[in-house]
Amino acid sequence: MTSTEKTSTEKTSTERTPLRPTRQRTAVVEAMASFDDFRSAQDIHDLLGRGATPVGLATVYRTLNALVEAGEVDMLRTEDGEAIYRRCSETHHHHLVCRSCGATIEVEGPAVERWTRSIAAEHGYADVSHTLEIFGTCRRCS
Amino acid sequence: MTSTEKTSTEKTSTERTPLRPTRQRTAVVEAMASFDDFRSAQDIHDLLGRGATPVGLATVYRTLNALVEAGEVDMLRTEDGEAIYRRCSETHHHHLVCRSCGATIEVEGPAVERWTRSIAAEHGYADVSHTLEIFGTCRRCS
DNA sequence: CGATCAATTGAGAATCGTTGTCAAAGTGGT
DNA sequence: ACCACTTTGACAACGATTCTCAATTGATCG
Ligand SMILES: [Zn+2]
Ligand SMILES: [Zn+2]
Ligand SMILES: [Zn+2]
Ligand SMILES: [Zn+2]
Repeated sequence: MTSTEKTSTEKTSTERTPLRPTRQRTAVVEAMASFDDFRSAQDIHDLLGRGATPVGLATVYRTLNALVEAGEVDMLRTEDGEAIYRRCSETHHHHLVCRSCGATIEVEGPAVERWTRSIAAEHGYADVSHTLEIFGTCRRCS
Repeated sequence: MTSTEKTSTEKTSTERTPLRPTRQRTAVVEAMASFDDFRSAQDIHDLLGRGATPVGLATVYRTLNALVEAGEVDMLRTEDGEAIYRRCSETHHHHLVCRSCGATIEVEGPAVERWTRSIAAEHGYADVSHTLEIFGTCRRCS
């Protein structure tokens, strides 16, 4: 605690996680790059288990959460509350997900973004965020 | 309401779900009518526990699920995956929820409805549904 | 009413996704 | 090599939800 300050040019308010590129973290990142749909932490753990670099389940969760925090991965919840993850573009977007095969398309809707902000403002709600997902059956699954 | 449309082709009265109006079921329904924000099953169970008609936790869950199924109650998930419930109007709508006190306002957005449908159609996704919630800090909590 | 029988209830056990614990191993800087 | 700090992972702990199943309730019919 005494000399946690490194050089003078350091963090101000938000304590940034160093996030060292360890073997298991890169393994998770690579795993995330190897598929295109949303998958559970368990799934990803299994995927790694079969590969050449097994990673402990707890570490998978930790890394996934860090990636979500960093905005490199999107997380959403299935109807029954399970968290599922997907590597996504860093800009704000939403998802069109096939209810059957999981095929996912990123979508953007400036009008919706505008609408949510105005609705919130209209009712005096500040610090606004939102969640929006679209589900359907993709062409191949129909 | 979120989720899928239900087929209206039902049998007359022989099979199907009887759904008897028991003491505990009406207790849950009344409890749901007594507040205006989203609450967890546990909260509702506690609420009933303090009242004159305690209802078992399992029954609270069962009844809540039935009500959600019937479209009389909306369920959504907190960031950490917990299910929370609220008695809502039966027409399709979304929610503006205070992240701090839970104060909820039902909102409608025909434009958004149209947009989700067109996006889905554009990509060949059929049988479309969607989820959309807006979170913020209400005036009193700011 | 009183029997009958399926629906319902609830206490506790069982599930299961997720997070916490903590000793051991790894990393970077000196 | 030495040290201080991360990171890891096996496993325990947790919490929300569901399951089990014996006991209770409620509707129906004679
Ligand atoms: Zn995404
Ligand atoms: Zn958006
Ligand atoms: Zn609602
Ligand atoms: Zn809608």
